[in-house]
Amino acid sequence: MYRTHTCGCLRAEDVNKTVTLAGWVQKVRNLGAMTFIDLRDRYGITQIVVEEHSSEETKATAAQLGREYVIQVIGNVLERSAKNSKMVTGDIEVAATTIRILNQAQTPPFTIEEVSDGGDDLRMKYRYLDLRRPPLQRAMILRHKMAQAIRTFLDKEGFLEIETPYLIGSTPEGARDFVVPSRMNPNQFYALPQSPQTLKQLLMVAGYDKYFQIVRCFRDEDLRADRQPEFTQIDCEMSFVEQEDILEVFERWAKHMFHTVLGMELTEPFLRMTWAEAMERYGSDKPDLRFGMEFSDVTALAQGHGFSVFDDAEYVTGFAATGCATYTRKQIDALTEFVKRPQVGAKGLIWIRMEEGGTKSSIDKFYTPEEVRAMAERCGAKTGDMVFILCGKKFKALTQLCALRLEVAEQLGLRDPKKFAPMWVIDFPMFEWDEETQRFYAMHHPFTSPKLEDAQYMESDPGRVRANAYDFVCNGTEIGGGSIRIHDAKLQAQIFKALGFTPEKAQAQFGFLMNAFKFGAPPHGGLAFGFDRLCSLFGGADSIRDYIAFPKNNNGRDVMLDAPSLIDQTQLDELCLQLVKPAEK
RNA sequence: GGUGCGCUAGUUCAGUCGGUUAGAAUACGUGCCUGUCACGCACGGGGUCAGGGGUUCGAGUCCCCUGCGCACCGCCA
Repeated sequence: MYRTHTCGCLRAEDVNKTVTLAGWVQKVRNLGAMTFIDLRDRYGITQIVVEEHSSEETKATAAQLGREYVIQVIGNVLERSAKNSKMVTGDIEVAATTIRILNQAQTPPFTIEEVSDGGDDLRMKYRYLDLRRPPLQRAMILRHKMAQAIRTFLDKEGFLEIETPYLIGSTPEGARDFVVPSRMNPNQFYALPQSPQTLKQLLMVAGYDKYFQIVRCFRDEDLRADRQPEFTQIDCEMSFVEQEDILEVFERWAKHMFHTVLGMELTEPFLRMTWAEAMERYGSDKPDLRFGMEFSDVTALAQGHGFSVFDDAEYVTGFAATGCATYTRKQIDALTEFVKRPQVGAKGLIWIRMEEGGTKSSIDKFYTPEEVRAMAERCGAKTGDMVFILCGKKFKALTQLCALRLEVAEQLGLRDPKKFAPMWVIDFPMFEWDEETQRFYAMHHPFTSPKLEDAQYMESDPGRVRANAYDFVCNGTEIGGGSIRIHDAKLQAQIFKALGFTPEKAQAQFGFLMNAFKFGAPPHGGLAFGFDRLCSLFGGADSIRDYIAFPKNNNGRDVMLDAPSLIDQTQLDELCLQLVKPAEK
């Protein structure tokens, strides 16, 4: 037996017990006649002591130990003469009678402690060492607990966890696919699923009316702090349901998660906001509702006073930054620079300072003090606030102001990771116009059903058609989304037509689904949550990488495995593949 | 595809206006030390200043190219 206890479990009541521990040497403190060893496993740290009167052999072994040596210690639990209140095991120590080196270790490239001295890149290369650190262990444990909580809830609700294949066919719509060449079918490729969307719909046709899966999905797009090429979805689908049924189940599910994982009781119903409202009030389809600073339309008040910047704009919108009247010229200039950065793209920033005696603004030459005050008050500004106004094309101005709102909130410390503001955004538009390719794309995906009352605009004004689609949003992040699907082959064909598919192309790519719909498809719908994002939300981190055991770096590389990499010529030959120099691409 | 920031000891970083032998902390090694827990003290080893090119009497420092990393925009139905 390698151990009788873990390194985190011994307490004062265990004094006088003879125990065997095994773990990694975190640190050795040699004081001459006596040596202290911090022994670590994933349960904690226990101090081992080697004393003057210990056997010569034990002392000799202790002298050989280095960081991260794997050792086994047999010894007696003692009450410490000098207790350490910072450690849960700080009242005791284990006096070693025998130390056995189970494995030696090279000096690690960074310190494996609560706070490491290593940089991101290095820690990623030696991820298995970084994972020994308590913060990473807490992240892995959180993820495990969440997965358990998900399964417990959905199982109780009657959902079945059914696996779907990873090797499926490619569909060029949407994100780029990762493809896998087929040896047995030369020149043909599988694709890894971007999501099991069509497969779960087929499960509905098959009669499994409540399905879920915690499933890996793959998208060959550029990475971000919250985007990995392979990520995990909590994928759910239900039959014989309307939007309301789905929102009801998954609102209870979300509350269950907050309760079990964070111990938070959310009793109020989640706020619901239409997409149009979210855009006008927050300039985003995923508003951060942890704080106010809502937008107001001041177009009517701003125009017609000879200020051409506003007069020439389609839309003028602003918000009151709470308590920011004290901002200095330098701070305002910095925010102006912020909105003028190419990533935001505004031309300039108008401000109104709400002081005790009156207003002061960057547009005082063009408006009377009453007119300025009217605009500020329309934005809900009070004395002590600073109003920021942007103008331009409606949705451009709104999204630019959204970037500013989040920046100001960040500076004011309002984006508190311990606070949660969950909500539903509903009534998304069905289609999104793409300037580049001059065609409509499905905003959610092409299996989403349109709202019945908007179906009349399908041909004449597709941009006006709303979908039965909804997102679960928390703290400015899209955590999940879904829709009521189309279950009618004819309607599905009509949507493909609106998206510019020829009947032949639609048949070639999605024939399997439309054919299935001819065999008695039930009304159905569902949604999927980003599991990694949910973990980082609950864990209070910005990056999902901390919650993935072996993540990819910014360039989609696994620096630990050094993947992707070249393959043998034999493998290439078997797959009928030929390499091309990058320059010839 | 694009923008910004970064790359100096095992690690995290400093390095002034371009000027002698590139520093600190930590880690590592050796010695001393009986209550440490960020142990302490002393000594020691450790550098392709990311790579290449250029400017200059002289480049870690200035310029150009390439690579790598991080964040973001595009992209992510």
